[in-house]
Amino acid sequence: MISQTSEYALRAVVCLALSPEAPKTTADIAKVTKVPEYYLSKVMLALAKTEIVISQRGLHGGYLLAYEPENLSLLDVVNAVDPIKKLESCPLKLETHGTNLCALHKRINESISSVEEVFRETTVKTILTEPAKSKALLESK
Amino acid sequence: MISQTSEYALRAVVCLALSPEAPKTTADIAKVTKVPEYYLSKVMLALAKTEIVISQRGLHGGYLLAYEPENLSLLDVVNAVDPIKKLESCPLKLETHGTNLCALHKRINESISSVEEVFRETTVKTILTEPAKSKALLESK
DNA sequence: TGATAAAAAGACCTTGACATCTTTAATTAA
DNA sequence: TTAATTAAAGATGTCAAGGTCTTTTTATCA
Repeated sequence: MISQTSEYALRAVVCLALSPEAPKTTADIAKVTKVPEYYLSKVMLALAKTEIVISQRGLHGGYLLAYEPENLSLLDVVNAVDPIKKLESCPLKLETHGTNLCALHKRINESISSVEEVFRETTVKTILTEPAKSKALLESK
Repeated sequence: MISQTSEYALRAVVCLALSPEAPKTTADIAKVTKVPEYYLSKVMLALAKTEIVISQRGLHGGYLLAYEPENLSLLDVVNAVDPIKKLESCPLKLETHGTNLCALHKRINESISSVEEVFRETTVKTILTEPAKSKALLESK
């Protein structure tokens, strides 16, 4: 439904939000999030390019979150690495449909919108503070 | 979001529902739905195995819908070819999470549920009868 | 019963997502 | 100013989804 890459990006962002004091390296993040380290570096690159995170090379470098957790939605993160896009026109390219979607494609769009909505409504802060039986990324509740 | 294969299956089922009198061949369906014919045969096989459609070999054979359109939801179709599955346990395999999902994975599950919901609520009949600016699979509204 | 038509089965091929590794550029600090 | 550390860049590998084609089996009908 949501791509593996998006899930990885969400984990990484939550990881950065957990300890905002100092930059975290790819290796640090990979360890906490259990994302394959080399692949994570690609994901972090995408997050840096879209300015969700700030990157710093060299000794004591790493990544910092570019936003306060309450100002960053999960949708922002997902869209940075794997944009959610709705159907804009008939996938069958039917002449008379064009931008007027039929009932089937409207429903498909609705399903996409509903996903978008869940992620739009949720901020990174929510993930950190929402009471739950377990804490995001952390062992031992 | 939803797989290409699922979309193809939905188109095929709608196509069958449009003219329920006689069986339709893969070639017939492919023409109307604009799904690659050879690939469609795989999709139809899955729909036949899950008894969404009834297949008939030989001359004048083809596929028939096994349900009345009002008794078949889009979710039934999607689940037949590419089942929607929620997270059952922590993808990070954190010991203390187990089946108690954290806020992040709960949200991801919510998004999956919301997609499920849209497809569960919609029947094939709805697609056929819902007023819209264009008719599913048909040129000329 | 032979010819034809159709799905089923299964052998490939292609492409993109995911993943790994190496090399280069930037930064820091001794 | 050199060594160490880190992200960026980019080359390469793997695998599953999507796609194509051929052969086999089942059914119909003349």
